[in-house]
Amino acid sequence: MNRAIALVDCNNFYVSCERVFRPDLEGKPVVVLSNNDGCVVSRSQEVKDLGLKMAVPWYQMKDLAKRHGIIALSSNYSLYADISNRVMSLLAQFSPEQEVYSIDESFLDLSGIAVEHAQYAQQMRETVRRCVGIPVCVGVASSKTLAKLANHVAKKNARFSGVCDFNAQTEPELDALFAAIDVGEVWGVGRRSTVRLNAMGIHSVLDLKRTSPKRLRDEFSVVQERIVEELNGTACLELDDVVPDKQQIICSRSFGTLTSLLPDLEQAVVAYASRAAEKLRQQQSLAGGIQVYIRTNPHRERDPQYQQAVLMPLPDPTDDTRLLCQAALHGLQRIYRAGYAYQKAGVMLTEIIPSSARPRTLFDDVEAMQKSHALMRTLDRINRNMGSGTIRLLGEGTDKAWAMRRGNVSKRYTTEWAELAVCAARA
DNA sequence: TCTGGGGTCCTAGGACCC
DNA sequence: TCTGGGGTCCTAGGACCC
Repeated sequence: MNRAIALVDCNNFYVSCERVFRPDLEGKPVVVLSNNDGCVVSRSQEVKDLGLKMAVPWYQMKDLAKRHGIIALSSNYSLYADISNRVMSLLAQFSPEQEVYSIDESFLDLSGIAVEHAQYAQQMRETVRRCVGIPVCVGVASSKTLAKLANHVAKKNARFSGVCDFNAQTEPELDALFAAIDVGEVWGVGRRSTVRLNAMGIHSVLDLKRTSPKRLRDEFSVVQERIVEELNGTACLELDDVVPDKQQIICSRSFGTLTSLLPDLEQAVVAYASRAAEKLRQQQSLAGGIQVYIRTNPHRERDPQYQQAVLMPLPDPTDDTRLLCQAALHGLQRIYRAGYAYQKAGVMLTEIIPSSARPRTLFDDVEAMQKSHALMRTLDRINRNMGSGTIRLLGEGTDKAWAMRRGNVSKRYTTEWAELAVCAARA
């Protein structure tokens, strides 16, 4: 029997999350903005129909928004993460093997499931809609790349009613579909490759499917070679059902207002390093190095530009917020230059290893390590129970002049007691 | 005035070693 | 005057994804 992989993808995920608690937004043009209310990161169908593109800076769209009454919301990631978890656990019931691919997408292996897949996929849609209120589409095919493409077809063509199963179609039928889709829609083919492929005379998905893998490997790399194999139904990419530990953990933000002051940058770096350390402990890992990064605003071309990063190795791999912050601050002092208007800072934890793999040495101060461990565990517990940021290092500061703007953020309906939705269920 | 954040994988090229 | 070759490891940067 043919392999059958489903890709379930939530429609306009962030917008759909907002609509769960604001049914009045249904049918209206809505966008969700990135941090600092910078760019459009999620658009309702009404907005897509207006031709507004993804990732466009919001300030450039304000006129259009006014004309069409577009409602703009700041992003509320704790809400989206929580809803995502609910969607993913519902989907898990439909297959023994699930890969949660992103906040709004999941692969499911349907190979051994002896039911009609299109109908089964409709059940998934109904279940998620009924239990969580999120609309999803499903693509089914014999490889991950094809499943992504099938999902794309399901989303774009109303006649599929939200589900498209390539395995149920004949080769000529598929080729007809593929001939009508731009090669840039294929998973893994980005803007750069699209230009180069077009120059080679490859414009549609069908063109790509019919190109020799060898030729693509020579012109590009193994990545593109695999894509062609996958388009032809040879699965090269396995389903990853265990979530691998992160190899790097990044925390970075643009500031609400530019700053040239070292104390502001120090506060930001302490805050970001603290957050990164928290994520590190969540996956029970240690970091062997921390990189610090600052930059001015590259879009303000006439301003003097500066950007610098430095990697600070840690003598011993650690997950202790204090040590990581200390190293980060030393790094910051090294790269900071006065006289620039900084727009962004960030930290990146690298050389990450599982806590259990920490090398022991003769010089281990066991008592200090136990103390550190206990302190960090307490810190995490309190912040988890009482709300993120309840306990933090003083170095983060209390005024946070640099903090980001979020003009129109919705409540944390599902993760904060004080903001709990009283009645979220719909008739 | 206002342009996101967090990740992965692959390759090329330099350093280094024998 | 003539100045090797091959392997490995590491890093930076590109491309892509959501």
